[in-house]
Amino acid sequence: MKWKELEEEPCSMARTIAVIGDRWTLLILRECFLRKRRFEAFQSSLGITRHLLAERLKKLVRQGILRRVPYQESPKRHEYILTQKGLDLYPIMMAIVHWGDTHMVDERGRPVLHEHKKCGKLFEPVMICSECGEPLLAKEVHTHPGPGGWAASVPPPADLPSEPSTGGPKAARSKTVQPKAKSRTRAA
Amino acid sequence: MKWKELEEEPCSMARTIAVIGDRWTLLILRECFLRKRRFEAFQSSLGITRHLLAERLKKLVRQGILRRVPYQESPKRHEYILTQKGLDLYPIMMAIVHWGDTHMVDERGRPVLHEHKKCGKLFEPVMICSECGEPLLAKEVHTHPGPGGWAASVPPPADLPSEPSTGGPKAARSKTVQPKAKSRTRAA
DNA sequence: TTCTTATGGTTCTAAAATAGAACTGTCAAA
DNA sequence: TTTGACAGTTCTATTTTAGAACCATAAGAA
Repeated sequence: MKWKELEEEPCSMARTIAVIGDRWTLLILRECFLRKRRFEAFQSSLGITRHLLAERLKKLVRQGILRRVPYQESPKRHEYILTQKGLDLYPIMMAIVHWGDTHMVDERGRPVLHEHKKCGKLFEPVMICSECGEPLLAKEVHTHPGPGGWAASVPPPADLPSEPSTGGPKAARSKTVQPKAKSRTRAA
Repeated sequence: MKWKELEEEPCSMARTIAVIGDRWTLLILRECFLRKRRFEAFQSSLGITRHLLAERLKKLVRQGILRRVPYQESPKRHEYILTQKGLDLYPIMMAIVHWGDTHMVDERGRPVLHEHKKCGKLFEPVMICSECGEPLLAKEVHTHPGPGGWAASVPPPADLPSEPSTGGPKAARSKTVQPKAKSRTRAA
């Protein structure tokens, strides 16, 4: 399987991975969400080679995730700004950060805390069902083939591994905050 | 920056990317959530080379994302099963699928639909604030340095690009379903 | 017994991607 | 006239990946 084929697979996950599924691209996007916009800024904060950076930026622009906007004329200079399509990657970024916060922190705790301006509190992102508002669990999701074909996307591990305490990290787990939204039916 | 350094950066995103941030790993995980568990199953459905597959599986086991469990003795055979740490990747997977569903589908529509067993409806995943239950928008999130150090994680693009209709795809956007949970304070 | 198949790898070589460093080009300011 | 900032491009060396063949164990068939 080549990367071009990946983009054409009838699977939303494969297609997304074909676009943002490599380390540098993800890190560049992190910088974008950190409001970095310029070539030099990306290069110096990531330590990516200029060659690769140029290539990745081109790809992100081609894909409509970044826009290349002139910010000065004399020597033509551009900056790279997230489009709406790019901003829509935010849940992916937050999900990645949250997993890292849960499973990859050292004793010192998480590197960054997030505050929700709207409610003023430190929070964790929680993924819920758009229809009933309950938190999504893998085992409670069922997949159906959609109009776009072939069925490979993320479905539920129906017979979920029961995790018989096979010596994984024990401290890391279950720090996840339960959502306490105003008044959704209580999560089980 | 080398990949080993990446794992040590005080950034939950970098650390997560160091573990799952490459194309094959993400695709292998997709298969895991599709309940594939065996070497041959991964290999034949992904078309990954056996060499790389073996390496990636080892890494995922080392990281505690998969467990290698014997399922027969005579010729010793094992299967790879998601641990809780692995199952916790579900929101990342769903976020990736959802972005693909929104931005990477062709005319035929999405390849797979998701049904929430609990409420019986086809849904979309929505990411909300654990504290107030409102959907999370990048611009409404503020970051603070946490105890774990240095501040590089996903914060808000404070001065969000206003997306002045610079010829991106127009059909693709805004298919996102608004959450309609029982009775949270209405999203703006 | 010998052959074939199933499974889960390992070992090669060639091709592709990445790292690292140097170089180009434009303009402004010193 | 030189230096510096910025945004790249070009080059070679190293590392990863692709692709195919090979190895090992055991069951079952001929």
